[in-house]
Amino acid sequence: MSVRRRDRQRDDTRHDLALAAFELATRHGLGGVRVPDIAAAAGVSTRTFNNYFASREAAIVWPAACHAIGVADQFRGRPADEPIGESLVESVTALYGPGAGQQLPPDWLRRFRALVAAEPALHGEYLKATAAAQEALGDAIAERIGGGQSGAFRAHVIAGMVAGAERAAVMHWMRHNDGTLADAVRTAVRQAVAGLEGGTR
Amino acid sequence: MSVRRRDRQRDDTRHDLALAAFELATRHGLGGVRVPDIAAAAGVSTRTFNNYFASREAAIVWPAACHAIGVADQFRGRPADEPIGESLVESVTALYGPGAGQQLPPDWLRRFRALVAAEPALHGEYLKATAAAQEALGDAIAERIGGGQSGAFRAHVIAGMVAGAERAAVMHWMRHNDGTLADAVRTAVRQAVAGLEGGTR
DNA sequence: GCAGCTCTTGCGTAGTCGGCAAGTTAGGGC
DNA sequence: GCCCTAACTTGCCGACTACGCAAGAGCTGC
Repeated sequence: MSVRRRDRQRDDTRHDLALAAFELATRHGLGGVRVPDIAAAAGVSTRTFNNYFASREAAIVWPAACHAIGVADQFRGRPADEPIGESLVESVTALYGPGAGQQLPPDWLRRFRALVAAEPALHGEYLKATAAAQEALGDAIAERIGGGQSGAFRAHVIAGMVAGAERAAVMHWMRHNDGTLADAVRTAVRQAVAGLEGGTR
Repeated sequence: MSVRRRDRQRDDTRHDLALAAFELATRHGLGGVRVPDIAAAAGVSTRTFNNYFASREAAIVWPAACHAIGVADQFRGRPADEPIGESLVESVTALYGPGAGQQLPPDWLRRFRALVAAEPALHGEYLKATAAAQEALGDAIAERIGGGQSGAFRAHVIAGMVAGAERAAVMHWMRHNDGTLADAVRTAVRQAVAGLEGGTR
């Protein structure tokens, strides 16, 4: 417990900065927020902000990046004998269900999506976050199916398919707000994994 | 001929800037290149550079963005009665074959990939380019399969799967340089479309 | 309590982005 | 052929950002 105290404070600071950046951006638009504003809202100096994040965009997206990385963990937590497609569907949709964002404000996910949709300057950072998550998921799948380098290749392609389908679902949902996001994602991922049911090799 | 002259000069300038940015970045690393260097190499002022591109990164990635958008065009050029999976495989791999980069230097694609792999600061811009291409491909697929809004949803999910698989193949190829990039991409896209052969609905 | 961290902060610098207003050039109407 | 208009380029300028550096503050472990 002793070693962690410092780390926890560090994480708290990062968390505060990220949330402050997000709140300010939703309120005033990304262009209406300056780094000093964010730093002040989190109670640190601008220099400290830059110690944690390279840009406003990175700060805003950071919680989403952490969130997205969770897919791989979810997948590793599924039973190993479950069909891989089902594992993937459940792993992805778990992040869109209630209670997925633990220490984040309620309704954060929805507001975050809206912000990203409204601010093209966030797209790049957001895509980087999802790409990292896809990479992690690919590794997790590779662990499950094995098969050396060619297995890893297959695994990462599957991860790419799933991530791509998820992205498409989110984009579609952001445009036409019909139904819940979780349902759209579930449908999309089901469609993506339809071709590999049964044959993991 | 009259209306276009101006536009052509404009395009030439943009092209020169993009290529200069790319060459300088490969030579000195992204961090070793300043905007004035690029502008000077293209024979314009720094202010003009900023009229064309919002950042060095955007300039470097711009040819790749144009290139990637071509997938949708390729797809539209395929016979309408061809199985959709086959159309997709051919559309994507066509961009990796010889002669794909018309007015770009030979070996550009390979060097571009290497640069992006080496410079994380380019990832965001690059992903934005591929996302735009994915969007365009989704629209093209939607035109083919029809089916109103739910058809469009399916179409964009398919585009996401294909784009994700392609991305995974490129990443894999960048790490372990085995075989040709075109082959890796072909294999990956084949895998992605395996589940939807025959059933476009 | 003390020695050694790490984190924070202020300062200074180099560089980027974009508005604005002049100067320049191409294209079209007559 | 001539001029007018619109588009493009450019220099100047200010606001902002990113980051190196060094001093200071607060934990942590002994």
